[in-house]
Amino acid sequence: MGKNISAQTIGIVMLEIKYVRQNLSEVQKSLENRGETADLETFTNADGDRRAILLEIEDLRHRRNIVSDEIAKIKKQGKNADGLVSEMREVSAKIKELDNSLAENEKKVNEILIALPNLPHSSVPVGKNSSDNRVEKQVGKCPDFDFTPLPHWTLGENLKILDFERAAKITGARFPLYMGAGARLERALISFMLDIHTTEHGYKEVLPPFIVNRNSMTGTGQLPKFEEDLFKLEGWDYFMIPTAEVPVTNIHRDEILEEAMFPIMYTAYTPCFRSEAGSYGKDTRGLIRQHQFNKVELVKFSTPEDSYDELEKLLHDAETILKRLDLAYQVVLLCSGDLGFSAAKTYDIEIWMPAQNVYREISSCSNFESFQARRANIRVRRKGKKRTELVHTLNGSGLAVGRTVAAILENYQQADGSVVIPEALRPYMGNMERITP
RNA sequence: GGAGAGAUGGCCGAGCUGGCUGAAGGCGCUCGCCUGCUAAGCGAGUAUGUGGUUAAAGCUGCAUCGAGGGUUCGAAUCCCUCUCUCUCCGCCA
Repeated sequence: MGKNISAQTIGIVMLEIKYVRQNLSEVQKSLENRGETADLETFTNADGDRRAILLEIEDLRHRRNIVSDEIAKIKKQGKNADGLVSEMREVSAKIKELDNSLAENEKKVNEILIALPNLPHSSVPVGKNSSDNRVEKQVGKCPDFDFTPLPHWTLGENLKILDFERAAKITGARFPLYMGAGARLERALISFMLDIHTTEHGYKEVLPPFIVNRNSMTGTGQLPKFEEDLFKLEGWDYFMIPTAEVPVTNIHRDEILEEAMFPIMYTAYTPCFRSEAGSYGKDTRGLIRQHQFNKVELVKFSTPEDSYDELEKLLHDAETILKRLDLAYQVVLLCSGDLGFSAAKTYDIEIWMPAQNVYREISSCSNFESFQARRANIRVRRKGKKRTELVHTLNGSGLAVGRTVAAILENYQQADGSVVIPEALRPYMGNMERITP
């Protein structure tokens, strides 16, 4: 039957091909706002050729289908159909030939489409980089110290709860080793976050695989563009997850969901693995930028009309954790140039880190609209409607656990070098009130 | 790791000596009828993607029976490769 056509293969793209075709200049402009470029001219040409060829192929196939039936009938009557057979032999050869050039054009089209980032939502400010992000609000009070606050890595080492030296021996740079109360603190935070999201916010807890296949990575947009950011298993086409977003969003890959199920809300704790390619020399100390870190993730599947409401709720759910821990933070709306590849709109939550005197990202909450759903083929069937629709997917950290530990250490440190445990967390720490050397 | 079996529509399950089979049958579901209520019964409909046409319903082309490739005028059916599932043995947390 020759090549599998376009429908399926072309379907695996981020932006809808039809939309790109019909809104070239708008797509172009969105790309510029993101600081991206794409060869849309090549796209237009290849796409045009592709469609023309496809039309011809379908025509030929139509004819072959009909004639093949005739041949069957003729043969059934015991008559000779050699003429038609040899004619169809040629038709089939022609189809095969066209299939090849179709595949070529398809490949070109696909390569361009799959590398196109999502279009920013209209509420996203246009800007070049993180300096153009908009601070939406600041919450909580940054602590005043009557001494010079220490960075968390110094605190952690002094308290013997973080041991970067031995971690480097065991593995290498950028891996964490928590000891004693530090390990307990990490585990307490995971439980604390999961409990709040499941019992108060209505998320269903899932524990997914930490290693996924190529299709899953492509579905959420990590592949094919960002393979160098991932750890890949040697000898396997498997990857360590950089975030729970990947396995959890892919739970419903290639599924048609019922409208009544929405919104679907999952929360998952997983470790996350990132190669951090290109970040040499950045955040070399402490828990901020590790190859392995823990995160509690929030993932939502929404109907298109509700997804932006769901984004606000998601942001709220992530903020709740920081409020309970009584940590100061700000919410930042990312500008077009700082937006991630798959996202249409993103809020970052940034936590106050007193030792460095800066806010650091601790959560990133995004609406991907139909970008991931198109790649991962996740749809909804409306009540009474025949056609299916792509869902919208969202996710956000709720929260990055290692960075939360870092924030607690720095914000709750005392003059004597001890660290007070936030009250909300004490039940999870065996009622421990303070970590002392 | 060794030996075997399998992968079909929302589900179960035929077809697999190649040709009106996009796919029997059953279940489920939807709509209609009927019944005083419930249950049962009767009738019709019920995959996905993509293109054409239409105001729309609809009609219609092409593709899809795990994935990819091959043979053939024609493949769910034959051949090859891969993936996954199941059973038995081995090994192991």
